Amino acid sequence: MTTYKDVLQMVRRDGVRLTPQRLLLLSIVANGNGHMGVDELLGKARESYPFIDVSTVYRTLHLFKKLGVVTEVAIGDRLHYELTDANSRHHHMVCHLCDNAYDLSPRYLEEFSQALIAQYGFSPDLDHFTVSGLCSSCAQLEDQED
Amino acid sequence: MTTYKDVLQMVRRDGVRLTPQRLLLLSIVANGNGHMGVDELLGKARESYPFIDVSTVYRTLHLFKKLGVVTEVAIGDRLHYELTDANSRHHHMVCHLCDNAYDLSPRYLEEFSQALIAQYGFSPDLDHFTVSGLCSSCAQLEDQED
DNA sequence: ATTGCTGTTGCAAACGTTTGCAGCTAGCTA
DNA sequence: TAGCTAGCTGCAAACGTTTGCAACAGCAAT
Repeated sequence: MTTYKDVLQMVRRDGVRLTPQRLLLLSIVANGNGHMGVDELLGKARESYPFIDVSTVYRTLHLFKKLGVVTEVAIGDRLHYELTDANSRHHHMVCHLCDNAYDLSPRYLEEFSQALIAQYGFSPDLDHFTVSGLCSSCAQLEDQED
Repeated sequence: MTTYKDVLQMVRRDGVRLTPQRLLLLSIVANGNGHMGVDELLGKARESYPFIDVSTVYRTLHLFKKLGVVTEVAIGDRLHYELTDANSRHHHMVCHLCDNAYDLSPRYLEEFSQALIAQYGFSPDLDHFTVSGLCSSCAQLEDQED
């Protein structure tokens, strides 16, 4: 588990400043369970500090992403964010019907990734890897309708 | 190769109408080589019919996609479209540096796809599958800089 | 504590995309 | 051929996201 202090150190690199807005957003992402959308983040942030702007939220999330503090997850056609968990790295499967995101162990991507490198010299960026498809619950519901 | 007539039949299903705008866009996608962005499509369309609106282009592309006439490719953070080629189905690898899209044979996805179904009951939607990463040319350029 | 430099903020305007709506038209029906 | 109706279009306004800019503030040096 990444500690709060670790994260603060990550943020402070290269002259990046620890502003109240960034600390606030960081605590919201850290305390929320699972990935959160931008409007959700903005809403929660405004409970503590009503003057915060949407653009600040977007800029902060992009910064956190670049620093590796948060991970981006594409849900539907919108991006969500969650705290990066260094010890249990995983990817996501997002159902295009119910928009639920399921964790996917990196194990299943190893072979695929190696094949691409060997065959095409193309190194997939697995940090931002998401598979969309149909989850088992939605598949069952679809079956029942027929 | 899908013939022009086949496509017209595909479009005509379910009371969907063949309007001049749709025929125009279809011919542009069919004659352009490779995937095209929305602004590119709009520009070319306006050469023949200057009154066409952006929203018509978007709506038409979404329709064509639903009908299986075109395939969506995510390039950078924008969507591109190409004629669906039923006989040589393939996916894409997009380089996040040069934004080039490379064809990826479905062969490499088979095993990965099977594993997801077996393990999680999750059926990946491979029709819209794109891997982002670093292509070999950009990797070489990066090496030279160090 | 004060200063100064540089990174950051909120605002407003712009971007690309989507949507509601009134008028238009493709294509069926007679 | 003319008329009908459901589907389509262009317009304009809205959405979510990004960007330029002037004012502000973190933080290192004094």
